[in-house]
Amino acid sequence: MGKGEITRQQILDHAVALASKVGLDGLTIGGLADDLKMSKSGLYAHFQSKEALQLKTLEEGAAKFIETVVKPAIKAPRGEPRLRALFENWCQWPKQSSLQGGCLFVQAAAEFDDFVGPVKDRLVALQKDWLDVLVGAARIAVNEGYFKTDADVEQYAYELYGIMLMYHHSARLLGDPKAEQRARIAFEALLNSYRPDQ
Amino acid sequence: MGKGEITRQQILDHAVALASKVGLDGLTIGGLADDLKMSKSGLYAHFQSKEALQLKTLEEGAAKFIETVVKPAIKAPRGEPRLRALFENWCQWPKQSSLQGGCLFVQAAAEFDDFVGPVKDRLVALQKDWLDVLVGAARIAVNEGYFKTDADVEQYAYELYGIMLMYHHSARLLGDPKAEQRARIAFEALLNSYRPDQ
DNA sequence: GCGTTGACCGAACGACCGTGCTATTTTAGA
DNA sequence: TCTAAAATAGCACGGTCGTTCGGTCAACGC
Repeated sequence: MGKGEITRQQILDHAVALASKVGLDGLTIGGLADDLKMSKSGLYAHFQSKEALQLKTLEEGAAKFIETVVKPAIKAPRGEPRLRALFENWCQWPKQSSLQGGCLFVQAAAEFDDFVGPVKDRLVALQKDWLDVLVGAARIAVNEGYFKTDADVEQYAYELYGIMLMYHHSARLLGDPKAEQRARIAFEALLNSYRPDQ
Repeated sequence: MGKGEITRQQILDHAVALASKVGLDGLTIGGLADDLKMSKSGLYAHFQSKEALQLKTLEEGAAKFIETVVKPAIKAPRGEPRLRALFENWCQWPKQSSLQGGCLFVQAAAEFDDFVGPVKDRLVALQKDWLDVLVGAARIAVNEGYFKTDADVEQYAYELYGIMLMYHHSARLLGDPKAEQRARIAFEALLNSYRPDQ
């Protein structure tokens, strides 16, 4: 791996962290360069446009997310244990050191919902992929008997996502120390409501 | 009311609509002035800074929200009917003509969670006020027997807010046509989980 | 009806943005 | 070690931002 690849990786690492604070659109080449003690043009040369930087940053964030949230959860047993692992890893995700600013995707989601362009398209695709993972895990829970047979697995993913959005909202904007605890309570209630009767 | 007050009101009306698209921070004096066929400086003269414009816009949005969501719901009977009215009005709120861009507060929440300053402070205060309204309505539902006596009313508000955040996220970013329907299903499930046993 | 006040505009400012161009330094292979 | 290539820096551009200032025009009380 040449030197270019290394610095390029350092840039993207920091870009993910910075974008989780200020958003993908709030990312500025100059600010990023200052943080990394590089020149604007030196950094810029690694990407050919800001849009490319945004896309690569998004991709880098998605890779990190899969690595820390999705992949470890797949090792958990199918069904409810895996649902719990997904939830737990998801809760921990915004806390990791490289994301002091909360979740990059939540941040980006609000910024881009009125944009058009490849960055939004990619963001939407990633969000749908993630929802599909949640849906798939819930479907397994149905097949394994943890959820009732007529459970609406997409509704499950929807409600779970809502809990995580409120967790983020409550913890980061409102600074509520109980945010995570409340998310856990909500998750338990969600599981309960999808279990077989009796 | 002098002429100044009238145009000032027109500015704020449009500012709320625009900010619901691009965010409070994404608001630009020039863009606002263009839309209203005014000069930048002419518009600027009504406020003494962009921060003041943001604060007034936030206040205007809050006033509209109270007028269209909170006040009509108070007329509904205490307890579950009022909870339903609050939910229903809340669902309709981002659709009204002056808010083509979705909910101003959801938009602003993501932008300002890492900022410091009076705009964020006011935004947080408004959000807490709104949560308090939801908590109060839930407490009434407890007292009127719609909810079980040991119901955690703050948890109720938390989970309800999560549903609305996901509604917004799903409808605006992902463009899911089922977003509102799913929000309704989630709300019914939420009500059910708080009802007295049997 | 006139004069004062307030509303509004045009132009310009400094700062920062993304983006190119050219030069310089650093890397890596023979 | 020498050299070709890659990586980085310096500088300048056009554009947009918030903000300021001086001037113009219409509104409104006497």
